[in-house]
Amino acid sequence: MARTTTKPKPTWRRRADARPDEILTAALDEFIAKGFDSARIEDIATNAGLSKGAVYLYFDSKEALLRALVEREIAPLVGRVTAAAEAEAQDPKAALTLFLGGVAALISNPRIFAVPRLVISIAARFPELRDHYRRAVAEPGRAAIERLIRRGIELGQFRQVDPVAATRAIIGPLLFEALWTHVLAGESALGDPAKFVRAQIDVLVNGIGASNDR
Amino acid sequence: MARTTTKPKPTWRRRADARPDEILTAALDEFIAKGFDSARIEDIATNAGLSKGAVYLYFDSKEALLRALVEREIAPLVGRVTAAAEAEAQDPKAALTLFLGGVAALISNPRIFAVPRLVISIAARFPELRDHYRRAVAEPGRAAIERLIRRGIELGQFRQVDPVAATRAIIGPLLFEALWTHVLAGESALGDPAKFVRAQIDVLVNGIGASNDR
Amino acid sequence: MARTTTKPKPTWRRRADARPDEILTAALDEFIAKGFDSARIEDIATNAGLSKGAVYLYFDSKEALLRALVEREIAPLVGRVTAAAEAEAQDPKAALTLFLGGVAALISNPRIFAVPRLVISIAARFPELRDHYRRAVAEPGRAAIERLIRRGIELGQFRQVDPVAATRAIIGPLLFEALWTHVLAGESALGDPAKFVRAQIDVLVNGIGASNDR
Amino acid sequence: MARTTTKPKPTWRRRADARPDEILTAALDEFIAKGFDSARIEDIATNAGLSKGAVYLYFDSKEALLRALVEREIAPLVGRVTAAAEAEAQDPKAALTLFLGGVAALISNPRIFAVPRLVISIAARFPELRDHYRRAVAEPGRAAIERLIRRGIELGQFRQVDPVAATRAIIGPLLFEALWTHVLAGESALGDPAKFVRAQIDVLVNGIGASNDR
DNA sequence: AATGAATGAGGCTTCATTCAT
DNA sequence: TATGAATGAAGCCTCATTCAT
Repeated sequence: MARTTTKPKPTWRRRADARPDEILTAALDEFIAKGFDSARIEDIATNAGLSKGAVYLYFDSKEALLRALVEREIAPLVGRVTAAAEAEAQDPKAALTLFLGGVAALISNPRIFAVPRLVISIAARFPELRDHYRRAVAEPGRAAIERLIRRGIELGQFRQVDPVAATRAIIGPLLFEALWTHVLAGESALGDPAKFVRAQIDVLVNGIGASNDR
Repeated sequence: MARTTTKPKPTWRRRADARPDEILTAALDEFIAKGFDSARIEDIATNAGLSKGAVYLYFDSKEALLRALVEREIAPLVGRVTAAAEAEAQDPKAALTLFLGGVAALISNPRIFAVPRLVISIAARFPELRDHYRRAVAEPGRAAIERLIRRGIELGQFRQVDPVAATRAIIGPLLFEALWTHVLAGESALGDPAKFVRAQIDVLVNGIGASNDR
Repeated sequence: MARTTTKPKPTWRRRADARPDEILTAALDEFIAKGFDSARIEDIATNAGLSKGAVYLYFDSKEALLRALVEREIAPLVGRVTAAAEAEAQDPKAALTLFLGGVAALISNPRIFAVPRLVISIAARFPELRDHYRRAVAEPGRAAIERLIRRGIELGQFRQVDPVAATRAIIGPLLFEALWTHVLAGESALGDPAKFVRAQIDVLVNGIGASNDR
Repeated sequence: MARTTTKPKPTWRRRADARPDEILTAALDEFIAKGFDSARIEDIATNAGLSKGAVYLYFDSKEALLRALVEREIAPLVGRVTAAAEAEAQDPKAALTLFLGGVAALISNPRIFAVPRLVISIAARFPELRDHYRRAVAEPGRAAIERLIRRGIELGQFRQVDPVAATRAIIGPLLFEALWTHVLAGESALGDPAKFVRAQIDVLVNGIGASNDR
């Protein structure tokens, strides 16, 4: 894909290699504003500064635009965030904080959460895209957290909890927050991400039960 | 669910009052199978046993069908589940178990989770419907849980946690499970709902931290 | 054209059953005027007195229109003409005259020859349609002539000629005339069909060789 | 066919003058494979070894390509074949055999018959091209045959037949054979051209009638 | 209460052609 | 001479919605 063939000359060439990204940016804008179905290729093209037909020089179809969006906008993030969490291998609790903070930051960005949101919207109609998203984004993310939990248990930082349930308890609240804010247009609690992370970590690590309940 | 089919009465009656429910059932089927946009009114009508035009005798538009679906299929559930949880007012922990179990049961039913899923899909395009869903379903549900948490704190069953974070910690995992299963077509962990609830409650109440971390 | 299926009531019903034929007529008009590719569904619809979309209530696609045209306009003619020729079973020479006259009459009608012409035009792109035409129209026609020749030989009316070559000698001139006139817009020799048939039969039956050549 | 590729000269030459022929060859290939409308200029260019835009350095439009094809591929053949027939001026019957054989050979070549076939396909849309073909190819060919017939009559080799009908009787079978084979994808009788010519000449010269019918 | 024929806006996609480099 | 990015007209087809019967 990386059309960085700008070996020849600086700006001489009709900056064709910048096009795909410009189009994707415009596509994301439209998808966010209108949803996948109501977004019009022509509007995307106009916002990207070209004509309808030009979009098809870079992407085969509307669906291909969405696929590319997943590929180039989200997939890289998975690696970045899980790598960060994994780096703190000897201190799972710290890694957890790192992870929650990282994802919270991403999720609070409407342009980023928009892609998962789109995937949810069209999952039924584009099973292939849905499966790709699950394999390339969701499953690796989930697995990274689960590993983190298991390591924490081994190291004695965490109790002998069910790793699957614990993983859900970590990711779920982030999902809830994102859907509440970006989908339902509800008031976000993410105004102060640091506070969000602290409060969620407290609940997560210490539980909500009164101490004598233990 | 509650199909008020007028079976009791003789067959000569036109069962006119059963029509709307039959149409909604058919609509939900189509929406589940194809998504809101790809579902065709004509198919819905056929599956409901009437003609395209007749649908418009009962519902003003495609959007109205979805609105009615929220209204008649989901909204009642909110009351039912929160009421159940509220009944156990003196034992918030038990209420929590009740709530999680109830919602887990609902959510494992694809026909029921389909509606929230649809709302997610079209939220951007139908802000009014989205707002209605938030006000009639999401917000009441969330508020009920938050109340439950606050009461638990007052009663000394729960720690002095952030009620908002705790609420997210309760609902989030359910959301995660539902999306994972019904949207991403991933493997569900809900095979045994009782086990799911137990594990999740354990994590939630006791936290994942090792006891000496407290 | 005149679908007289008006059994139910006079003009009461939105004459839906007359539609297909009206559309086909309009389609043929457009196809003749513009060719298959340049003909626009919308123009066909307008000429048939309905809207673009209505055409699709009766025909699945543009190709389907052409298919139906072959089916309803041409296929029946094959039977009619070959049957006429076959009726004169005891006098192959008379049958030949009958056949040539019948086909000459059909071919001189631009609306009728238009369909074979269309088939020629799109044969490469719609092999299925082409094959259907060959099997349903061309081959039966050719076979009928060949039978006629063989019978003539048996009856002693015709020489021991190659039936295949003779068949080509009968159909070829008709084809030539039709293409010349309707495709190349050349001057027709068909001004007087009777004369055309007489002259062609003379050449065909007696050959062009001087008698002493025999 | 006759690709005048400038192989002899060193490779450093741009062989600019060979380009048009290369393009036409590629164009014919595509036209044969896809038909005029479905053939894409870009594919033609690629097959000719240059870029889309370069085609327009040599030809003004897609239609011009077809025009040039008629001009350079077919028109010359007319002269060649009719000249051959004319050379045998003193023996019209021999000339006829020569002509039929020559045309049969040409026609059995799909790359050659493809052009008339294309003309048939687009005649309605490009009247100018159609007229040019008629004047430059069809009419001269037809006239040559008619002259041949008249001369044969004068020389006493042929009967006093209608020259127009006789001409149709000569060309028609060739047309039939070509259409049957190349357009309808039917089984060809041209496996053995010599036999084809012989049989057709027999029918043509001697007629199909039994001798006592004369 | 019901039908289903009809409408017509709307969108995706294709591709001949142009033109800056 | 040559490129290939870009244009934009054009057409097929879908489908929610209407309405005469």
